[in-house]
Amino acid sequence: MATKSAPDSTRRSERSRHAIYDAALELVSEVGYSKLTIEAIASRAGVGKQTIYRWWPSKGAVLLDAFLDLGKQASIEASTEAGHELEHEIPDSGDVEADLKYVVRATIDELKNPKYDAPYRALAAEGMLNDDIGAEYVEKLLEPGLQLYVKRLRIAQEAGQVAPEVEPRIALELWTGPIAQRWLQRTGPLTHEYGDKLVEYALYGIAPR
Amino acid sequence: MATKSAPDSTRRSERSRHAIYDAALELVSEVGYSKLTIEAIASRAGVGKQTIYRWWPSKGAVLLDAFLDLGKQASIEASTEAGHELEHEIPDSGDVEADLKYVVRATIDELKNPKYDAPYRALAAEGMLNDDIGAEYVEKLLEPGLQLYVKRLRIAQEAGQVAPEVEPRIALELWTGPIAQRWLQRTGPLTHEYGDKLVEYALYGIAPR
Amino acid sequence: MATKSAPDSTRRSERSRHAIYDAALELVSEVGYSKLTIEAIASRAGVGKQTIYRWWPSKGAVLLDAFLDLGKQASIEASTEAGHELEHEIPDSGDVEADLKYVVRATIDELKNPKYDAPYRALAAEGMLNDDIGAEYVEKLLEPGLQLYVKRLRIAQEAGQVAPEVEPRIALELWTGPIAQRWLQRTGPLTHEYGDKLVEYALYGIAPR
Amino acid sequence: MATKSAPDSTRRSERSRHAIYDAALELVSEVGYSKLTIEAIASRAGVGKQTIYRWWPSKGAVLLDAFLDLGKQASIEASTEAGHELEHEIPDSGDVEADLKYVVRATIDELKNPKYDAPYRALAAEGMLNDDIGAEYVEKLLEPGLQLYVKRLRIAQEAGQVAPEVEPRIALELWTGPIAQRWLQRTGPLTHEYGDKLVEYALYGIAPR
DNA sequence: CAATAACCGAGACGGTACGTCGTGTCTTACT
DNA sequence: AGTAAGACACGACGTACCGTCTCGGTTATTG
Repeated sequence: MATKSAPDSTRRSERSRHAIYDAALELVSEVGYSKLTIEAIASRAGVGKQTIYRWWPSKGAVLLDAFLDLGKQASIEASTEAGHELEHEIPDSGDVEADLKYVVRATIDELKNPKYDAPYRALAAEGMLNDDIGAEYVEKLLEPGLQLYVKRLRIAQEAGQVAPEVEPRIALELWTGPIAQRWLQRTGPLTHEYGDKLVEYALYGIAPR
Repeated sequence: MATKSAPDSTRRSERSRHAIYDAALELVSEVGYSKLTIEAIASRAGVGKQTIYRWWPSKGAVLLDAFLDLGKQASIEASTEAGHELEHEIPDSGDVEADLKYVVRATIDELKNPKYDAPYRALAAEGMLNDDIGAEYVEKLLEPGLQLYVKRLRIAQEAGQVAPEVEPRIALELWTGPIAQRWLQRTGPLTHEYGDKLVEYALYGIAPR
Repeated sequence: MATKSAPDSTRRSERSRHAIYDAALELVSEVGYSKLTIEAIASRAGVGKQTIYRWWPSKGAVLLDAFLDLGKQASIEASTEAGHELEHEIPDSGDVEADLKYVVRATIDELKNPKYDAPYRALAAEGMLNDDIGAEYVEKLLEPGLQLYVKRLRIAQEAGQVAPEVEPRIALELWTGPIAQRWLQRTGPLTHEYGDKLVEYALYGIAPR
Repeated sequence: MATKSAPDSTRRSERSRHAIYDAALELVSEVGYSKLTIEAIASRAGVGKQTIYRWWPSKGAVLLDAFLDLGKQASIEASTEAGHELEHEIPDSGDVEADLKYVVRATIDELKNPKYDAPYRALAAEGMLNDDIGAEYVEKLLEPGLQLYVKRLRIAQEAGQVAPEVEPRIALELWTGPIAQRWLQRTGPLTHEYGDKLVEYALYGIAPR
């Protein structure tokens, strides 16, 4: 006995869906996440409130989907245009240090892109208080990026550039953790030099060799 | 031209202040930060709403002060009771690795203490979206703890256990960043073993020696 | 440029409207007009505050409509039940004095009816301080009743029972004014005998004949 | 056992008292009675709130005293300056009609004086809802004026200009009632001509002679 | 090829909380 | 002891959104 029949997604309006994504992303940048409201999204998107409530349980879920869609959009553009490897593969030049520094610098640039900053930060914050959002945030947004490091570190281990007993999934946090903290909590400047140093310290340790 | 004259803090009711702190901390644990309301705090504290609005601009600011007060309370108890003054000094046994692991384990335990978890996590999340809260959060809560590591690392450098060219304020993030990320974003289990590994990787690097 | 588009009155809830009227009339009798609050009306009516603010600008306006509705209700009952339609016609027995006395006595009785007294008095008082309420009060409640006297006095003039040069709209105030004052300002007892005397004085003057 | 000892009026500050009167009268004209607040009076008068609460139970009581004081002031000026009879005596020229018309016209002028209108109207309205204010309003403000008519009508009765069986206290309401109603409820224009007609109708009746 | 069901825009509804204002009481420091 | 000042507990204000609920008006199958 289905008390609340699920909506029929085949009849869903793609037009409305994208208008909602656009409105959500615009508004979160304009007014901030805490002043973002479902009513404002609906109004800006020219959509009834019910159309939002029918498909998403909360403003966080809307924003998460909007941001995921944004990423999909970007990666379509990237793959048709040019060097599509970013986000899909970490380069393998044979020099781990150089490759890691390259990706870390690219990540830092992206985090500072004002187009992504507001919604991404909002999702990170929301994810800390709301387990549902948090789990999806980690699974869909964070972990895929981290797994690229795992892959690259495994290659480095095979090449003898990283010690075999090291656990890649932990090792990568030596730089992703600090970057995330500086970005989210603003505990210090987030620069390329900072990224480089993290990679160096992580690779060679802070104890004298 | 002062349009809104500041209240006279000499006539402030300490009774009300502490009732507000208690109520805020209780409620954030009970219902969560996003369902925490000024009205509920006022009601639980047996206080008028205006008394809250007179002294704080937002629920985040109340909670921050409440948590700060909680810390002050705890450190008074600690210093009068025993002499181990955690939070005030990192032990110096001569063995950096052991000392760091000790403090990291203690930090992990504290983060998992349900008494601190809810408010602390809420403040971290709020601080990401609200610059005022964020700045005070970092300055009053985060940075003092991090500076203890700076101090200890400087001693280690003098003792030749940490390379002289390493910048302590960055080095400490090799473990505090990952811990913060695992705690806040739940990207993985936060255990003593994990902490130990971070310290080891950070000290000796992940590249083979 | 309509900044605040008017609500769509076709979708208005009649259920809520009448619950609000009932609550307002009950409460004004129970606690008095100055302690009457929109919140209490909403709560008693089982209605959101916004539903009141959507349709009325103030508690006075609510009460005015409630009272107007009460009158409409009463006159529907009256016209379906008996045929004496008080409020719609002053009897014409051929004897002005008797007819006026009859209506004046009925008016006095009605003013003392506890069901009407509290709201009616409140509206009169509010109307004195608030021009919007005052104008509608006079137009919808007061003037229609007074016009019945105008009509009856014109008939009396044609019958030669009232001097032709007399202005009926002023003449009627000779008794309605005093009654209103005794009722509202409690300057003296409001009895049938008092009403009779007013009619007599007004008709024949206080100078000796 | 006196739980709330009455304040010692011998030590009362006359300075404050008059500042409060002035503030109350100014404010009621500026913002209207319903937006008149004790706090605003205290602030404008440069007085502590407690000083008002110590001596008066409500804003209505303050305004009533303020208005009574205003009248006392005016009558002192009048008596020292010029024809001090207004308010203290109705002229007796031997011609009742002329004398009544004179006083009625003066009353109408006074009611339209913007200095008196706002507070007087406010007191009338408040008096309808609040019995304490109402009783004092009638006793101190209204009735003394009406008694002057009683006095003058008695003289007229002795002179044979008013029928002996007429009750003066009721007769005077034939014109004071209508004037009060037109003034308070704005049911029509309040002019000298209107006042004259009321007096004529009252004296000679509206029935043909 | 109607009819009939789902989504859709719109927005009224019962609620909750907001942040502000005023109440009447109380306390403090001054005169 | 009265006073200016103003913090306090309290209650109501009028507003903003919440999430649910109709209400017509398009689609888009399906009997």
